[in-house]
Amino acid sequence: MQGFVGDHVKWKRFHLGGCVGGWAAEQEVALAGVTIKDVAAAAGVGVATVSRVLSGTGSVSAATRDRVQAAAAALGYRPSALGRSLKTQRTGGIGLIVPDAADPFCAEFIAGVLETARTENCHVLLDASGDDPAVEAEIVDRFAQQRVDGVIAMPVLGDAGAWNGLARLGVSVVFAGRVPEGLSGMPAVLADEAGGVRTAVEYLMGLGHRRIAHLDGDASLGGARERRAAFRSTLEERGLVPDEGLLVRARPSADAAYAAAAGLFQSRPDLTAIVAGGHRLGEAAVLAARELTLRIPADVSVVVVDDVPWAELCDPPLTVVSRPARALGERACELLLRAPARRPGRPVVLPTELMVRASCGPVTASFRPGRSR
Amino acid sequence: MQGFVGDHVKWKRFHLGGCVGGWAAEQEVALAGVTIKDVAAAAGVGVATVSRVLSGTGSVSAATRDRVQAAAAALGYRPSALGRSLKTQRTGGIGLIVPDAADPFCAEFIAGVLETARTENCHVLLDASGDDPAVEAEIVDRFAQQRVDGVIAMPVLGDAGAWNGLARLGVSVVFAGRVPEGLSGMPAVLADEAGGVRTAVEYLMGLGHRRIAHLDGDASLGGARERRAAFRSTLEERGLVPDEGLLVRARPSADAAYAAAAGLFQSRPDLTAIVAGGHRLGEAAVLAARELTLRIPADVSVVVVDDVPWAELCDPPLTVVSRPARALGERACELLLRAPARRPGRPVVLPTELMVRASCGPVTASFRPGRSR
DNA sequence: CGACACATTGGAAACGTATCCATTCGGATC
DNA sequence: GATCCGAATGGATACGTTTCCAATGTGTCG
Repeated sequence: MQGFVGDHVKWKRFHLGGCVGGWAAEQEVALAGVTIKDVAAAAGVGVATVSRVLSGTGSVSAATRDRVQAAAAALGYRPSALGRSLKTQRTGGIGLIVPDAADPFCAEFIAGVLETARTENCHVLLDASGDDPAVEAEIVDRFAQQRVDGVIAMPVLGDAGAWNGLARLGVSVVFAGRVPEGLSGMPAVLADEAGGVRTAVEYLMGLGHRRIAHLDGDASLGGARERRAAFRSTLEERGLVPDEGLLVRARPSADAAYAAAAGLFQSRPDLTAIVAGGHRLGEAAVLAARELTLRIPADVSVVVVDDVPWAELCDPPLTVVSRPARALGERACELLLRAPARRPGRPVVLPTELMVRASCGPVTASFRPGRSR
Repeated sequence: MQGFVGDHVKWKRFHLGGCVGGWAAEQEVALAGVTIKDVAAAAGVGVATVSRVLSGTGSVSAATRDRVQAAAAALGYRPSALGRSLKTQRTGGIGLIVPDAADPFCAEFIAGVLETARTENCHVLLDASGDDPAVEAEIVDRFAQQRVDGVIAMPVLGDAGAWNGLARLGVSVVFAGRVPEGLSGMPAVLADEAGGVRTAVEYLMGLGHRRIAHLDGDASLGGARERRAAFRSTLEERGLVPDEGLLVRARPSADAAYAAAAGLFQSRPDLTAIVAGGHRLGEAAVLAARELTLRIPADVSVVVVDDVPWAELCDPPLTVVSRPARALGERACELLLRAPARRPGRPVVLPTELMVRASCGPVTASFRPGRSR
């Protein structure tokens, strides 16, 4: 690189009208718009050669390689992904759609995707749908225009059209955490919601509970359908008839969750345990119980489906069914990138785990009185 | 659109070797690789006209516009952002760098950025640095290659070079939440850490506390430097001499945080209150206190700088200094997109808020005994 | 010594778009 | 009726890259 500039660089446009004194000493120029042509000119070779050197393909002599690399470094050249992608028809981008980036479950999931994407040399476009199908469709369209190589989504129900369009356009799609009603065939990675609920119910029954409530989301968003079904079948298998008054569904807002939980406790003072689907409903259950001065677990046992980092900070520490959010993200990313072909096989199901802490106890002999007023 | 296909579309490549029977009825074709040229051919106009219609610029007759739009819809045409960006030299992409996407503060921040980006018609590339300068530099480089229009970052200390390189390359940068040591001049949006800590300390002193500990991160990551300074100066202004033994710094891991908190409680049983910087250290303080059977707030008052959704689920509900994570993201995004020019002005500082809950109480007359063993 | 294989290299053509510029055309003004 | 103006339109070019293909040079084998 000694005497390099004088030898090869053609200052066709880096001299920006008159030497501004002093910056000649600055070897690293890095002006905007340094293209492969500039590097080629600087190294005294053709653009094809520069491309070969930088992408490591083809054969180049050692001397040439060095010259090119030196020139690229000196000019601060950064290849434009735009040009490359346009030519190769691959961007290395993966689109990620979540309902809410601030939700702890989603956040952990995102982190998993990012981690795997990094090892696979991909970049991630993130957007949040707010569980609004229209917004989701908008995001899908935007991703399609950006020509992402694939899309990972925790989808909203009901817009099968957009997904099919994406797939037909050649963009592979992987669902995570939940699958829209009509699209069971598509590649997906899910948590074993059913198994988790089953374990939780069996655990509670083992503690002697018989009047167990189930508080979960409405519709089939977020696996609520699976959880509800598993809740019912587990009771039935053990000879209990599900008490419909103990099966409550709440809309996804925080207020609705609290209202549902409080309403449940007040209308059914005889329940001794509750299984809540999702951290939001879990929070609501804990707050409502506290508000009604029900002691956990003395008066009511609580299991939440969805681990959250603060479950052990709660008082008492919450017994939860932990869903592998991070692993979900990792597997979804792997599935997207490694899937040998569009195989319509069964979804990948990741195990959940019952984390026993302190929010469940045996049924107490003493009957607690009904609601005070 | 009636009779449209027969009239104008030239089936030069959509006929894919022999009619596969039946799909001719499917009006929406949407094959991969539908370009502006295909739309032009289908509408019987030139590509320039199609471009004008779709981008809304220039003048086009109503009839032509209709024909073009119909053709685009029929072919399921999605303009390629690659081509457009290459030509216009703008991608509409903004790069977002956070230390950890799963962290609740970061997650809320991300949500803020996404929200504003959506209204500004931008897409967001997200990546996590893990607070590793090398990884961060890698991400910056990747974003630069993707030709993002701007970068928003919660940066790691010590890689001024990468940031300067980015700025010199024409990519504007906005820091959020914290600013690297040597780069105070750059555009940034910060939380008023100092004001928050001051308020917290004054609140505690108003409750009669005098031996107040400060537990925070090491180095200057995440505003710890500002918090520490504010803690000191607030004490001094009120005539107290900061007790160095009560100023503890912990490395960012969860284990280190717990160790630091436990060590503090054990070595200084005389402290009556503690201010923790960041939710992680707040958690650690609560857990350590609980482990050592210190009652909150009877034995020790706790203020955490950093609101977290579960602060009110904790027992007792935590009094915190809430940092406006979401607003931080929104403002950072606005600053990035609306900044009229590279102005080196003062950073934007967003107010924090003391949320009084139940983890602080007056100093009790009874002196609690030293640690039991 | 001729022919052939092989390594090295550069020119040129795409990829899909926006936009400059020239061209055509209808109508209005003088 | 000639001229001019503005609207409408299409061809061509450039954005930055990869890659095919041809051309050159170098070495080996018959």
